[in-house]
Amino acid sequence: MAATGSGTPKRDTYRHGDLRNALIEAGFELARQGGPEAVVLRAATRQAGVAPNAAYRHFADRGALLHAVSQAAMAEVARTMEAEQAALPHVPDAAAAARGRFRAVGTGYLRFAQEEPGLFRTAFHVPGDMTYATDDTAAGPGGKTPFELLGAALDDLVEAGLLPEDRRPGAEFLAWSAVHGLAMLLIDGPLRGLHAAQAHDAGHRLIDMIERGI
Amino acid sequence: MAATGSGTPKRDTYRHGDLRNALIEAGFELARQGGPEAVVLRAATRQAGVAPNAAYRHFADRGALLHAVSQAAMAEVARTMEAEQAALPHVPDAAAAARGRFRAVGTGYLRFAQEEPGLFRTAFHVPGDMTYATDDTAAGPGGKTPFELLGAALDDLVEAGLLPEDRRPGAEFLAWSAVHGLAMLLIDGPLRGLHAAQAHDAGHRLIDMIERGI
DNA sequence: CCACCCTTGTGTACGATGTCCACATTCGGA
DNA sequence: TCCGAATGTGGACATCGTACACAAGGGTGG
Repeated sequence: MAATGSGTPKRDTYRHGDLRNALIEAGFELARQGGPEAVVLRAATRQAGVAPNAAYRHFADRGALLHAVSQAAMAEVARTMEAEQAALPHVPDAAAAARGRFRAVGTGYLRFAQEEPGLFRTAFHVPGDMTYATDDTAAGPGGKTPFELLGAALDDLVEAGLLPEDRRPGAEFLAWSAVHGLAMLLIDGPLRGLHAAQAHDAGHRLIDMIERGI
Repeated sequence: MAATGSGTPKRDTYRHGDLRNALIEAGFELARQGGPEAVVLRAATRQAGVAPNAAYRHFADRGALLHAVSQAAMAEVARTMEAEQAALPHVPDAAAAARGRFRAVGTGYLRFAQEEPGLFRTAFHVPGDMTYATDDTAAGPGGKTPFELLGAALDDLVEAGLLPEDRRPGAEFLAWSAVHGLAMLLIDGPLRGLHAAQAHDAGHRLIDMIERGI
């Protein structure tokens, strides 16, 4: 008999070799199209060509697997933010540069939400999982998590004199709140179905609000 | 044999009489402690003292029941907002009054999120359900949904001269984004566990940002 | 007043999921 | 080489959503 229908055909060795990561990867793909609810333990093991229970050798339960996938998704968000910052045109003015990096954090976040709603929801919709927003496992290539990227951008803003120092403490919560809320509106809410350009405009306007009000 | 353990004892009539509403109410309680995932069809029918399949005479599927519960939860949010506005001390200045009503929309929303996280998440976490944010079924005693309450408050702000007219269109999305985002932080995120007073402060600061930036 | 029929609730059943337990296989070190 | 700790397997169970066939009962036309 050949392969067992879906997914990767059965491996030849009894041991898998890297099951933990294989499960996370499989869960990641499930999350991409379907969000957190779609991260089904049995489906992931199926994809890895392994019995359902094998997962319990690497994760305490479904929640633990979902958590790992969530962290991977957050890392992907960080990657997108960094890319957005890296794509910024070089400007000589330090203040303008700091401002650009700050805005890029927001636009990267929003772009990811619209391009990968499933992963986005997995990264941030999981109840209680945002507590781990500073875990290394959620960091991007630069070693920073989305939250830390935002914090760094705000620090730059202060250093550039664009944000009064006494307004800095807790500012990440204000900024994050606004951007995250808009992301939800774009994914599940009344703003769903906006074209990329329109969404970009909405993001622009929202970040304007933040800059003015923070 | 006596009652069947959990929930309301068996009814005496074959017909239930008002099963639809009984199911919504049962689902509402499930949602209160456990959020949307806790709205389990079989649990609701159990509570109503009815066979699982009876639910299908009133709802197409679990999703339809959840939707109804979600709308009920939104109505509860509207009720809280209205109460917050009603509790406002009377001020003679029309502009100050408009400003107070606007802020009350936000604080009511945030208070509800913290006091009833399960219902809050049910009202707004359900993917795609926020499209129905203007359905009558989600309205409070005053006949307005949370979204509509926000819109009215913004209109008042314009009328009072506190918000430039050209900034009005789409402003509800900006304001809602910020407040909703903070609510998520308070429920599931790093700000979870804040005391009511601290949360109130955070809300105060966030609404300041909105007022300045909108 | 009564027989019929449409609505509402029941019973049984199926596939899927998360998870528990006992057992099998394999790898790495003593 | 042998043995124990890791790692996978198999089978079982409770729970869930839901489909299908049937039963009960209330409203309505005759």
